[in-house]
Amino acid sequence: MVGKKRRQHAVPRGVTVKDVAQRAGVSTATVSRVVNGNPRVGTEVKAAVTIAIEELGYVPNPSARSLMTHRTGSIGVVILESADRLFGDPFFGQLMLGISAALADRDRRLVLMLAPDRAEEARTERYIVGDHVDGIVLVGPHGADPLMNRLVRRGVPMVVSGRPVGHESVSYVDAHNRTGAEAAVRHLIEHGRTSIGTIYGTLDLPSAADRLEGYRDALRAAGRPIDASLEVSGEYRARTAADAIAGLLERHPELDALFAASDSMAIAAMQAIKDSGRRVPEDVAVVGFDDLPTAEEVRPTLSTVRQPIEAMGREMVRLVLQQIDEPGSAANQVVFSTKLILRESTGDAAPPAAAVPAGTGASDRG
Amino acid sequence: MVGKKRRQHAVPRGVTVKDVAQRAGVSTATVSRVVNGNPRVGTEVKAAVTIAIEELGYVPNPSARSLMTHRTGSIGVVILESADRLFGDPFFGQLMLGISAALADRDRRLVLMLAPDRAEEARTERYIVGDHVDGIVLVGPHGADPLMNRLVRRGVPMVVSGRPVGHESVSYVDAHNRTGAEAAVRHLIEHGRTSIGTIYGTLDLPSAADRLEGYRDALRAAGRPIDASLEVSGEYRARTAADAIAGLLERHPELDALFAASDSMAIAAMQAIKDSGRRVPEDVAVVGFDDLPTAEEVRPTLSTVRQPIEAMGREMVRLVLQQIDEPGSAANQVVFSTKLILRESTGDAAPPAAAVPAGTGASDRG
DNA sequence: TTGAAAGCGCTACCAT
DNA sequence: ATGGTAGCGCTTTCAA
Repeated sequence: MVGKKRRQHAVPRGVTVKDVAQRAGVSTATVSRVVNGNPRVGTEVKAAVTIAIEELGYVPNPSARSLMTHRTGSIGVVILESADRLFGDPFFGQLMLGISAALADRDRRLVLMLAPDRAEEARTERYIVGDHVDGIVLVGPHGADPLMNRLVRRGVPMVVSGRPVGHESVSYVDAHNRTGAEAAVRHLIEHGRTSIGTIYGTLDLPSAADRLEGYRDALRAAGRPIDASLEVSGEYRARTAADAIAGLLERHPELDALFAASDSMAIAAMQAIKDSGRRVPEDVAVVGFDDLPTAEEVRPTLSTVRQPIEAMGREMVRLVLQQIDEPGSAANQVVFSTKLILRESTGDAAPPAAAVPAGTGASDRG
Repeated sequence: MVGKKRRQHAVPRGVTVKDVAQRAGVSTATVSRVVNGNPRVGTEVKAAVTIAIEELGYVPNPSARSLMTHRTGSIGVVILESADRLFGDPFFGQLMLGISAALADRDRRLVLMLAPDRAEEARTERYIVGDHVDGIVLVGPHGADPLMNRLVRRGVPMVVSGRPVGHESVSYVDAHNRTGAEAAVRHLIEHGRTSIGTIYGTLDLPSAADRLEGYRDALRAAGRPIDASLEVSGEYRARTAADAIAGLLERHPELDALFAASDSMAIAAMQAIKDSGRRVPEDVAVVGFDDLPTAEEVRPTLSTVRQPIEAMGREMVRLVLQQIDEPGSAANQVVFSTKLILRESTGDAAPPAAAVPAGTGASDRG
C-alpha cells in the first residue's frame, strides 16, 4: 500500500563494475578491461576479476555500455514475409534457429521485427535508422524490396537471405539453388522418369527462379523439350501447391515425376498425388528442396536437395557482425553447396523401421 | 584508407538535449520534461522546445534514458519449446504475431530468446535477471519449469502462455480448454458417433491434460464408458500423431470419430485415416483444436475448436506491461472462450468452391 | 600493467 | 514553472 518507488533492496538487483572491482580488489577500469578482453591485464588480476564476476553474477549493463561505445549490441532481424508463409514453412524456423544461436554465441541481442504490412515496415525503418540496432539481418525480401533499398542507401550494416534483386554490393547468404535443382532433376531423368513436372515458388524470389532454371537445365542437358504446361506455381505454399498438383495431374495423367522447389510444397504434393489414387514413388517420384526435419518424418520419406539452413543463418550473423566491425569492408556473399539426399519418395531407400508404438506420453522437456 | 574511428560527420549524428536546450533557450531539464510529456511546462516554452526538437531532428538516446529510468523498453519473449515443435506447429507463429503486433503498438522492442537447451536457458536467465528487459513473455513452459520458477521467485514481471504448473500467483493467458474439448466431443456424440477416440498432447502441459479431461467429460455426461485404449498420445507432434492414429485404427477398427488436441495433430490424423483406406468424415469424423488458418485449407476442411490465438498473444503483452507499470499489482489471469467451428471433417459443411486454377504466379508482396 | 577521473546523454531531485 | 546538478554504469584517456 505504501507504493515505494523502487529500491526494494530485498532483491540483490544490479551488480555493477564497482561491486566487482571492490570484491576483486582492483579498479573499475581493470574490470572493464577484463570484461572486454583487453590483453593489457595481468594474469593473476584477470583471474581474480573473473572469479569475482562469477561469484557476484555480474552482467554488464548494455545501456551504460552503449552510451560509451555507440553500439547497442542488438541486431535487428527483419522478417519481410507474410505471416502465413513465415509460420507455415519450417524453413524460416530453421533459419531463425541458426541466427538466434549465433547471436547468443556472440553475446548479441536479437530484436525481432515482423513487418507483415507497410505500416509496420515504416515503423521498422524508423527504428532502424534511429540507430537502435547495430545491424540488420533481412529475411525474405521479394524482388527489389523498397525497404531494403532505402536501408542499403542509408548504409545500414545488413545481410540478406538469398541473392537480392537489384543490388550487387549488398552482403547475402544463399545456396546453390540452380545446380541443386539440376542435380535433382538429372537424378529423375537418369532413373528412367519420362514426364517430369515441377512446382515452383514465387518467382520474385531469385531462389525460386533459380530452381526453376535448374529444372530446365537438366531437361535441356538430356535433350528433353521444355514443356511449360509441366511447370506450375505453388507460391511456396502448401495449399497452393496441392491445388496446383491436382490440376497438373489432370492435364498430364502420364506424369511420373515431380520436382518441388520446397519440402513444404513437396509434402503437400505427395498428399495430392496420393489423393488422386497414385502411389509415390511407384507412379510418381517426388523430390523436394530444403531437407527440413519433416522430410525424414513423412511417409514415404522425402528425397530432397539439402541446403544447410541453420548454418546459413549462422553465416548471416557472422557477415553482419563483420560489416559492423569493419564499416568500410566490401560486401560479402556466401553461397552454400547443396546435396541431393535420396530417400523413399524416389524409390531410393527402404521404408524406415516400424513406427514407434503409440500411446507413450514421453516429452522432450523436463 | 585513413581508417577513421567514427565521426564521419556526414551524418548529423548526435543531437542531444543540450543542443535542443540551447536552441530553445531553456535548460536541459525543461527539454526532458517536454519530451516526456511532463505537464509542468509553460505553453510557450513547450512550443519553443517542440520547434527546436523538430528543427534539429532530435531523437532521444534510448541508452542514456534507460540508464536513468531503469527501463529498457524491451520485452523478452522466451520460447521454452524444442525447435522442431516450435516451428512445426503454426500455433506458435500465430501467437508470436499477436505478441509482435501488440509490442509494436506500445512502442516496445521484442527481444527474442530461444532456449532450445539448458545451456541457452542459463544464458537467458542471466540476461533477464541482469535487468536487460523490463519483463518477460514466457511461451511454452512444460510442467513446473525450473527457469519459470526462478524467474517468479526473482519477481521478474512475467506472463505465461497457458496455465502454469505450481504457481497460483503468476499472470497467464489461457483458453477454456476443457469446456472447448467437451463441446467438440459432445457434438460428435450428438451426431451419432459411437466409438470416439482422442489424440492428446504432452500431458505436462495443462492445456493437454485439460483437453483430455474435456473429452472424458463429454463421454461421462453421455453415460458412455471411458476406454483408455481409445486415448493415444500425439505429443503435439504431427509425425507422432500420425503413427499413433495408425495404431489406434488397428486396435479399434470400429472407430468412427476422433478428437485431436491440436489442428496440427488433427491434420496428420486425417492423413493417416485416409492412408488406412477410410474416408473423412463418412467413416471417421475428425475435430481438431486451435482453428489455425490451415484448418480451412486442408481437404476436407477441418472442424475445430477455435481459440483466439493472436488475441491471446496481444493480451499477454497487455498483462506484462501492466505488471511493469504497477509492480505491486496482483497476478492477472485471463482465460479466453473457445468456439466450436464446424466444417467438412465432421460432415457439417459442404466442400468449398473449386480450387483456384493452378499456375498463377501471384505473390503477396510487391 | 594498473588506477583515477572524465564524461557518454539523459532524468530526477532540489532549489528557486 | 523552470534551472542547476548529481549521478545512472560503463569505457577510455592520461598518468603513474
